[in-house]
Amino acid sequence: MARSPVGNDEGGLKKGPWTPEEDRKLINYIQKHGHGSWRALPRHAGLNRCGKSCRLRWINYLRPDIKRGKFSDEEEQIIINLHSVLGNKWSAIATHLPGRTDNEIKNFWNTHLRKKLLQMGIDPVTHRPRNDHLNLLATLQQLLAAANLVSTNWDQELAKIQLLNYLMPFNSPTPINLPPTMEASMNFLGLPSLIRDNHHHHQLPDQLHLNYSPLEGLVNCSDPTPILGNSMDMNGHEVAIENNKIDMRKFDDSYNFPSPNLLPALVCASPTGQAAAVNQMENKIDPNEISNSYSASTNFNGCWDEFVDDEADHSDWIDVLE
DNA sequence: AAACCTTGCAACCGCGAGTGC
DNA sequence: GGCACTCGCGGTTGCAAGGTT
Repeated sequence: MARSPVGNDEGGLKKGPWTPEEDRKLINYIQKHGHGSWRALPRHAGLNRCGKSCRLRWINYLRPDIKRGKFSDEEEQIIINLHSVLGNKWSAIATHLPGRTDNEIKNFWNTHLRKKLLQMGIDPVTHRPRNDHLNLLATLQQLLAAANLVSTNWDQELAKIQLLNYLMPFNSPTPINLPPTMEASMNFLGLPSLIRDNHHHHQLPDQLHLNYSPLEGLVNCSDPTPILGNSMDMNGHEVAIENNKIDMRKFDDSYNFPSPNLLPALVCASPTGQAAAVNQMENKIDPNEISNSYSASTNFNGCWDEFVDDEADHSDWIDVLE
């Protein structure tokens, strides 16, 4: 899997994939003399390549300490964590992963991790829950997945009300009111209550502990500041965050639930919530896929279909989704 | 089974930083 | 300070392989 030979450039230097013979020459030369000046290396090594190409080949492929093969879960987590702090500083990230090259990490990010985060409803640039139409879909899945998470007697109509309420702000003149406080809302949804300790902290229930920070969803999506200690909540209040505990003292009745900010973090809590209705183009939405994943992973089959069938009432936002 | 589409990734390109004269 | 040169980084390309229609 490589570029096809492009032929010689105007300087007569070869481009394209390296042959085994070229690799052998490069390895032999560097093992004997070190790379020294990359510019001078190809001439000394008998290679009809530019120094840049030699350097790239050595660093990304021929170096003896290169670790090939799939990235482990641990490596994956390290990359995600470092990327949230460093951004696209691939070489800096690579220094924390012995044997991995910046190019390899960059490719892995672009082909796997980026998509994975998108599917989780997380913006791969800011590492925060996405707050756009696409994220809405992830949120829809979360509502369903969250329901599945706790549902022994989950009421389908209630689920649909929640679903509708989340969607309605797009165009509904009469949104359904939700319980005013987050805690009450969780009760309303049948989710386990937050555990309050004697310091007025609330601990997220075990069911909602995630691989990805569950606290991400409780802060302002528009604030790009990484979460390091205190952060702002959705209403602009400072929220103290410490060891997965949230200081709830500043939460007030203006909190609504479900919130577009909270829900994305729930995606990965569900073992079935990973299937996303998001394709590679990021902006195309396939309602059939949504329907299928709902049917497969939730206990309210047909919810979407029923919803779509009732198009007369919801045509505007169905258009938005489609 | 052929055509088309998607995915994975090696390699290229352009640019900026660093260095020496 | 200005210039030339080298190196390293990040973004992008383009093709083979695999998957889907």
